[in-house]
Amino acid sequence: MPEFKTSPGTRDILSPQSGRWRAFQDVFARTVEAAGYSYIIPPMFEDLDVFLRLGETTEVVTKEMYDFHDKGGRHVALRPEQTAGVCRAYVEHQPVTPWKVWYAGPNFRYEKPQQGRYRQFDQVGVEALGADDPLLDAEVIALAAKFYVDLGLKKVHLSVNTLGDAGDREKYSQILLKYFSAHERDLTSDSRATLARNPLRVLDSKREPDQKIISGAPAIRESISASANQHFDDVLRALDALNISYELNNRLVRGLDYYRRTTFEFTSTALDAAHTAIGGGGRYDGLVEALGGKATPGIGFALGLDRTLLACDAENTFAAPKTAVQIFVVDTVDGRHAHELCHLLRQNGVSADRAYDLRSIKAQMKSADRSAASVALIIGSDEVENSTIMLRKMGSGEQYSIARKDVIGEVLQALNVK
RNA sequence: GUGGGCGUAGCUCAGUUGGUUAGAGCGCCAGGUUGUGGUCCUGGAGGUCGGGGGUUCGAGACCCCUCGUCCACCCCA
Repeated sequence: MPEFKTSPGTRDILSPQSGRWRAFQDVFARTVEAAGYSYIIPPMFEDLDVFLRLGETTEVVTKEMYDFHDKGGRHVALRPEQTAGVCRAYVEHQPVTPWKVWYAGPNFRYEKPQQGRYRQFDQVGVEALGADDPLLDAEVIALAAKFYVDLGLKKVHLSVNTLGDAGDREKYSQILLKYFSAHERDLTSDSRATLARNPLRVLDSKREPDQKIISGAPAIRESISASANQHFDDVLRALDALNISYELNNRLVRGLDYYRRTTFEFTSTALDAAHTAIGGGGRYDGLVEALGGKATPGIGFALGLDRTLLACDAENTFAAPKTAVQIFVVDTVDGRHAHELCHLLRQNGVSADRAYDLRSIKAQMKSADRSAASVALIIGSDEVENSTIMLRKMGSGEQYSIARKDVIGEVLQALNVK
């Protein structure tokens, strides 16, 4: 038993999974940069207050934050998500609008870990600030949908809803409070506690006894402003125009309290556990203002790497990329030939690896096989004596002797032929 | 945070009602082949049975605590 293990909710991502993570981020970058989003790298920790602006009833903030005092006495927190940091950056740098950015990286939440739920978890996402256009809402949603397609996912389900403007949200909260209070006796005790804190979140309950009452709850669209309704209709029409299928879900609330108007969530129907939500987002008009900036509309989404990859597993798509070096050098004389040859090959743009500690030729050949190199260069005493190299094609087993001085040309030729 | 299942080699797991030096497959290393991998054969290394305490003549098996993991709730990605 090793003395040290990773902390709960954290883990080492090793190859080949690590290569898959990188490929995931590469695909994402390609997808969103093709739509004009630029890369932003916000810090992993910020002033605690930055995150507190996400909302007092947001559990992510109130219960799950990794906050601490640094040596200078500053009260800071590891970011639980990245939208707040991006909005803070927007206020700090005042970029020209619309400001469209994307990010990738780890976030931290102190939760009880489960599969698909970690204390350090990676997300990729985009934020678009400074435009109120419903077509932008649709673009952001379309981008996420396209990314899933790019990964090869088919069983992805999109739910959309609107939460109305800030005032609407509050008004609807009151309506819900009144409604649920009237049925309080039939609600689970958990839901009663939630009701006191944040009536909207009761809609999210998965507990069986609550379902009947929830299904009878008044819908939000009946209590939101005409302009918010219009905005939402425009978003839906824009999605229709792009042939993006969605389901209207008037109970889709989402956990971050900053959402206004358009909200959406992607779930994987290939997953059956509690972690089917693989991504989501929405408008957060008001967040920039809460962070001390001028009132600025914003919209974005975030996707969880782990869960999306879990969905990929379930659909048997987006496998980890195969890694292979082109050449493996086997040296049974003293290792220096392999040392120098590898260097020479690498200088010429050919990837090369070798074995160490002068192991037997059999062991070195085994390493060559494992490296997935298509060509092995073998150097023994005969080759050294004649200034030659044995070039072996690993696939066919065909091999021939080449002059050492011609090695680069011969290798390139062998690799081209494959 | 609440409730429950599970923790045996690097990995996947077996271990009869508690009974000698704890097993298999895969992987790893070496040999068979004194210059050749992917197949095959043989051998080897690798385990304080998650940790601590207890019951017992005797615990991997039973009890308690603890840690980890998984599941549900919560929350969310």
